[in-house]
Amino acid sequence: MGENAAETRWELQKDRMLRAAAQCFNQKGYSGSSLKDVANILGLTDAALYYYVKNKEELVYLCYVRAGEVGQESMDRAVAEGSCGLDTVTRYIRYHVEAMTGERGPVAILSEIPSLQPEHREEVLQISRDHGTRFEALLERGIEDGSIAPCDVRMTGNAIMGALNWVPKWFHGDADVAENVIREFPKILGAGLTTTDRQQSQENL
Amino acid sequence: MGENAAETRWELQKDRMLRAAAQCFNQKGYSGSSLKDVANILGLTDAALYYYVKNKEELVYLCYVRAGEVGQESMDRAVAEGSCGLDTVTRYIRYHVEAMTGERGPVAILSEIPSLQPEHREEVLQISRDHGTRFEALLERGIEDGSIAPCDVRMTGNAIMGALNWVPKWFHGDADVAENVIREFPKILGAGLTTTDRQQSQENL
Amino acid sequence: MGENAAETRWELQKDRMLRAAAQCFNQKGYSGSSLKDVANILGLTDAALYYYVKNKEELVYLCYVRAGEVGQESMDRAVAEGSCGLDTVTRYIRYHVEAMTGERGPVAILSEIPSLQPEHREEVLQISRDHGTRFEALLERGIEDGSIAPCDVRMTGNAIMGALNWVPKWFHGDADVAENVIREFPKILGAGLTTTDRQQSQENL
Amino acid sequence: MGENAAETRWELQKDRMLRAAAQCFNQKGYSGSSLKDVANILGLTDAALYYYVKNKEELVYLCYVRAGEVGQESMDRAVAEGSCGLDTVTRYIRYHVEAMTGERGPVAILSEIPSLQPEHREEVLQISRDHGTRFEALLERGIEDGSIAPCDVRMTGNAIMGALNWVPKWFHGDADVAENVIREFPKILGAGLTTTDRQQSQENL
DNA sequence: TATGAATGAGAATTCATTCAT
DNA sequence: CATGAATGAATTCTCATTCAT
Repeated sequence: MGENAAETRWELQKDRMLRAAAQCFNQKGYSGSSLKDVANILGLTDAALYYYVKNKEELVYLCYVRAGEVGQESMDRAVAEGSCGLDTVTRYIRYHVEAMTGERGPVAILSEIPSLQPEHREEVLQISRDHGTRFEALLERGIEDGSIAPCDVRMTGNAIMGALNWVPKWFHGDADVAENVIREFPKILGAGLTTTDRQQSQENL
Repeated sequence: MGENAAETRWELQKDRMLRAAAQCFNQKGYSGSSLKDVANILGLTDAALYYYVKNKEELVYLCYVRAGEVGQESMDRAVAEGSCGLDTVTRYIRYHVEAMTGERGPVAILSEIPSLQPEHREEVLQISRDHGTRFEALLERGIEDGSIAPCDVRMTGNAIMGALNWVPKWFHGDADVAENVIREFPKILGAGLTTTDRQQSQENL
Repeated sequence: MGENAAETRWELQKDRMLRAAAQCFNQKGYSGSSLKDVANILGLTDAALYYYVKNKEELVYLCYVRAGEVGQESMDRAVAEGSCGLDTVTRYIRYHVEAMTGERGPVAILSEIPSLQPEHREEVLQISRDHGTRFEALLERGIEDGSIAPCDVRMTGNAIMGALNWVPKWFHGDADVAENVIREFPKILGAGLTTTDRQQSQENL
Repeated sequence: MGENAAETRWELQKDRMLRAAAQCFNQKGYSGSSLKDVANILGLTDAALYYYVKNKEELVYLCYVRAGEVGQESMDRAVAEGSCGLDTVTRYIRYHVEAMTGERGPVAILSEIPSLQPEHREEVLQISRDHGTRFEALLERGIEDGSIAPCDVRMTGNAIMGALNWVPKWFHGDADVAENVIREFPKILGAGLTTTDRQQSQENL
């Protein structure tokens, strides 16, 4: 204890590093970002990064783990505070967007998974799958309690997660825009879940 | 019936190449994919690709242009066949998903834009912006004709385009899954647009 | 006989090719010139050159052999027509410059010898050495017959041959310039050979 | 006494590199020399060269700039120490040959200029042209002060510069040979300038 | 004869990584 | 802690060369 209670300088620096890395990776991809790119943001040389991390692969891995944590936190908080299924889903969307566009961001988009080492890849995929499963469970709960209209939960999950995952692609830190996303995304994405008149759109086929 | 009457062998090969490249790029990113990866899919050596393309950058560029064309085609067809604004949006979603998961696919996800040459980057960004603008115009038309509930068109556009852009990340060619996406995505994403009870989700804040 | 008496089309084309090659090689060096460069001048594709030559190395080799022939011809003619040693040297310079800047040109500068195959390299070096030796013999003859002042023939040869070899570096086909070189070079280079007051320049040391 | 007071290790290494490169380029040409060739001389890997230079083109460019500096230094010293025009020219020849065959050598021959980047090419050509112009001015001064016989300065310059430029082609570091060139070249090349009996060689036409 | 299409070898270049300082 | 200097592996790209047509 002790060195863990108070965040050591090392841990603070490492967290700064993960954020810088996430920023690079989101913009130019994992392979497209050099360690020098990441180091430049921090005002260091690339060699210095090895003090915090074993290699580049570990850097992405940690970014992805961190992204998973952020997602879980949003989910946990939504589950803890949400009333019905729909409310929980909507809260999750809000909390997650808040986290991504706020001080916890930038958060790495799960991409270029094949570049990870087998063990890391498996772990990250598991986290991702679990997250998806938990989200689908939320949807099912909503369908059961009647707050969400019956639907293909797998596809609905894919659609909502896609919209969320895409946020870091176009959000670049503007505070006004952040406010908009936080306000609108839960509305927009939540709206589609209650509707019972879905058959209408079907008729257009 | 083919979109090009005089398809030379060269053009056919080049198109095969663009598809193979899109597949690689979607999975491992631009920088993460080597020309050898792309060539292997085609049963060629990497050097052979230079017979069709000046360099790797031109390869992504053409993938992105092609992606833009596919998007425009979906949009054009939707506009031509759609009745009200909502119907047009829904059709666009369906046609676009159909194209991406069907024989025109795989379609490259717009990613790692910074890797493009300045001129190509500008052109691709313009195409992308135009596409977004056109989509938002569709939403506005729907709001005017009453088929779509008033909303923040910018954010709604971002949400829907994000969900669509994310499809190639998890869709890997399974025909059954393709059927599901084509059926469900227009429903799910279209549903949220009609709802007038959006204020409900607002109350949860 | 027959096919040899009258220049066949093949031989004419081959000669055009050697000229085109010499032009490229003089400008961009052997390794710096691609077969495509040479072929472009002739309005052919690179593959077509293999009809006339076994490979690129043979192409330079033949250029060098041709350069040797042109040099020998100038030398032969000078020896045949020259009176004293000085006159022969001066004539050699004139005839050689005439050939290089005239219809026999461009003539390849002997350069990048290490790139030749061992046998070819040896042969070309031999031709070159023989040429140098013959030139030095000319100088010695001039010293003997009194038309040339005693001097270090090796170094004098190096100086004159250097001046001549450098011509293709700055001569690019302008007829007026050609006239000038042909008129001036024999004068300038020949002048230094007669002078008996060389000790003067020595005094400046 | 070194021309640079604060020679860092980096600068020393870079200078060694330029010398090694000049040696390679003179022997096998720019395109004919691989970075590995240059690196081998230094006992390094090719990748290490990129620590000192952005790319291969910059390497030649710097070699050429260095060659220009060496030429200028010889010229400056000759102008500073020379008496009449002829004496200055003769000194220039001596000093330049001394530099090329001495510790400042090897000096890169200006060759394969087309391989340079446009801006570098222009700069190098300018340096080269300026050098030529300065040399011709020297000749004119000599004609004016009567130490040099009237002549076509352009062609005379071409002849002398050609003889000098060719030196690195056949000089490979032998000290005895160096002594000879330094002693003979100023004599041989200077001798032709004083002669007034040039019309004699004219008669041979 | 000449071209289209492809290959394989080599070259330049980048980059993660190491290690002495 | 961090950097300077270097390496080795991988990648892009060029080019001589081949061969069927």
